[in-house]
Amino acid sequence: MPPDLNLRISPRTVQRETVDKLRLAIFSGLFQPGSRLIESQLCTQLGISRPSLREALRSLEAERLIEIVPNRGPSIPSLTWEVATAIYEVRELLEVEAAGRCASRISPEQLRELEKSLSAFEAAASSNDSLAQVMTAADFYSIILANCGNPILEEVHRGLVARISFFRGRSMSLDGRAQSSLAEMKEIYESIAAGDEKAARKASKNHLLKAKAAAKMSMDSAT
Amino acid sequence: MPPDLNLRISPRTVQRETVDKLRLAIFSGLFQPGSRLIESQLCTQLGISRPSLREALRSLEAERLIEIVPNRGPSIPSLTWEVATAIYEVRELLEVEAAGRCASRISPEQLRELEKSLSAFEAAASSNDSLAQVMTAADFYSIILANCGNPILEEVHRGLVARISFFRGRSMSLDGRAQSSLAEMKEIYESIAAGDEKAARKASKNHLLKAKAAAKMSMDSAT
DNA sequence: TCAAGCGGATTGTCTGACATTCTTGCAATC
DNA sequence: GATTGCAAGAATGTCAGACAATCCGCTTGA
Repeated sequence: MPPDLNLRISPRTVQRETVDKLRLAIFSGLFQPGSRLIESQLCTQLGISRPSLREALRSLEAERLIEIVPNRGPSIPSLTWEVATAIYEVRELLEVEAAGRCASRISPEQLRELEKSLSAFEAAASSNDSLAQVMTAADFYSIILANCGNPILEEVHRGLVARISFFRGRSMSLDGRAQSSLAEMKEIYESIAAGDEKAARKASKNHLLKAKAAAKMSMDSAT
Repeated sequence: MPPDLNLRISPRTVQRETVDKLRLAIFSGLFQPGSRLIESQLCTQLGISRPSLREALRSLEAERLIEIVPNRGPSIPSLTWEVATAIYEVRELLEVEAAGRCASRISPEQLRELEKSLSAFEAAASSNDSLAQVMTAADFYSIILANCGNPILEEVHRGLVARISFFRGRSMSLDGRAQSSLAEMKEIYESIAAGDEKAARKASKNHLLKAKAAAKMSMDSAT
């Protein structure tokens, strides 16, 4: 038996369930940035007790998905463009590296998975479902990150993407953004499929820069 | 008045105090890797209630400083060399970038601070106090990260360094490691002082590779 | 020797409580 | 009219205690 095959199943505790639910709620923009979360309200809405909720909130705080100010309670942080830029810059570092590594080490099966997710995004891009677009695009990148050979890279990246997920939907719904995004992603896929590390890095960088520009446009138009 | 000057003072709550105390305890190696933490014991030791402790534990779990398996409770994760390698690789990405940016944008006052921290490390390197060595070296790098112009880079880096702080002390106490580390750090400082971005990146990369090799040696000799 | 079963220990979760702090609206003052 | 001060209500920080579910180690029996 492989020594490190972790067969332990994780029972779903109330705490974890709550974290997942709240995280999803934040992703989907259910809470407005800057708005405060009232513990008692969340408790009744989620049907859990206050200690369980507070544990979940501490987890989300550490993920930087919410802020907790002593004696004021939890709230959704409002993302400034300054912070968003910083996140995009670090994402660039990580994604470019991941795409490069992925190109030289992805397995054939995983490559097929990558192609599938690209097709899924293509389908979503033709529709007007911006949530589906964001989800499938996230799938595409998570496959790349999962095959870069560095779990930490993947983990850190996931944490960063989570924090800007809120307005990825916004930028994706810009006119034509989904289509150009598709073209960029296709280029990334082709490079990886060809095993061309350098091209993969370049394509990945290009994609991120465009995404960042689109995000800036959508943010400017929002204010 | 500057719009984003955050004047709000943060009262020290039991939760935060507990997180800090436990984090420090983990850094200093008070808990053995793999050992389990018993809630009731910690409560009496820290003089706090179980809900407060559990909130603190959730924070530390999200920082990956502890693991919490349902129905088994919290424990100190044992760092495999595989994970450590992955962390070093991502650290390299971040630190090299930070050093490069820092070289072209650090202010004169901060440069003096950097020099001071280098002197502090020099003093520590001559002693045999490996804890002081680790602390002063961490100061040196935190100044660089704080002046790279990207707060996210700094934040992510801090999270990663925290996870390997445990055996940075080990590798620093290797014969001659502190002295060669000093030489490498001096080179980084010189490059930054000269505003030479390229040299700063190179020196930073070199330092990290050496540190990684030293860490591997200490880890191999430990097992 | 090995398997089954039992009991103590530990965690997951809830209820309820209370002091402290914040917010908000209103009254009083300049 | 604007600002200050205050008081009531709401929300949070923290604790104590309780109980079921689960895990771990040990004994017992085959």
